Amino acid sequence: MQTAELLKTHDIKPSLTRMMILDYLNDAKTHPNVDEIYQALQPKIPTLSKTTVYNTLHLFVEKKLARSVLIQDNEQRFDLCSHPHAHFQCRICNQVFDADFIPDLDYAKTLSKHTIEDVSLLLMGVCESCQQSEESQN
Amino acid sequence: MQTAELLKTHDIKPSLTRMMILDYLNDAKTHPNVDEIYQALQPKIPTLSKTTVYNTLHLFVEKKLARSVLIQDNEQRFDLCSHPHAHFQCRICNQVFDADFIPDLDYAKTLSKHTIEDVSLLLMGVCESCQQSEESQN
DNA sequence: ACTATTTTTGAAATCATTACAAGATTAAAG
DNA sequence: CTTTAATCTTGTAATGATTTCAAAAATAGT
Repeated sequence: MQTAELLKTHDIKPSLTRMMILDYLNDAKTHPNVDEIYQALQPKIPTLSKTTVYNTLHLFVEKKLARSVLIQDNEQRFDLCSHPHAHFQCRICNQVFDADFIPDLDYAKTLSKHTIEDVSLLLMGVCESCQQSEESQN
Repeated sequence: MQTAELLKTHDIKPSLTRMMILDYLNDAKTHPNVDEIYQALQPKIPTLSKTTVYNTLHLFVEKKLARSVLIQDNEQRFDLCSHPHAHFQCRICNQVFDADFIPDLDYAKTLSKHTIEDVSLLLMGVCESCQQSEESQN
């Protein structure tokens, strides 16, 4: 779907800034944090403010277009609400990758007395490339 | 196991402060944050410093006696590494509960090219008591 | 007791995030 | 086309959790 359309279907007025942030989020595979988004777009939007990036991302989350990714870090990272998936975080390089794995939420619901609406799953360990670096050192 | 013994088996010298923090973590079912631990113990240890609470918790995590709980919040919460379990966080009252559910890690490992060492699962929704409050309002 | 090591402490620094009010832009109405 | 209202964007300042760091206190070893 076009960027503008995608925003409209989520009740968000498609301003230029919002479209560019959405595009960046869509293209970046790195689950960027606020500063990365700001640094990447600031050259193109010289007047961009970090507050705007925060505002926009919070709006996206509120309108369920994006979600914040829970990782071991003291920064918020963001992700588009495309298909449900887990994340993998490397404890060495700290990078975050998508993972094609999703727990059995229906089963979880049968176990809990609370109303489960959403799930967030983080796998942790050593990523492929850090694994190789470690091996080559031995 | 006794508190002191538990610390020793994790290579941690059982100082009084450490034992009290461990005991608190063990008794508290609320997955306390640093400030809660500090407020709870400060009356008993008048000289207690928040830095000590941070130091101690980081030591526990490093020695794999505790782990930080990943939730939607900008505070770190902590949990003893007892049996593996997931957490449930209520989006209304923000409380965190234990959940008896754990994803199939072995299956996840077969899917991933990375080395998975650990997993963190957060379920989100509305807890039992907030659910009832909502219903009684309608 | 004396010395070295470890633990604890408090103050200051850091840094991501939020609050807020004013400026800029866009849309709507006349 | 101009005016007015609503929305979007911006910069500064405040907040608040966490970290840094060096000194003080406690503990262990000789």
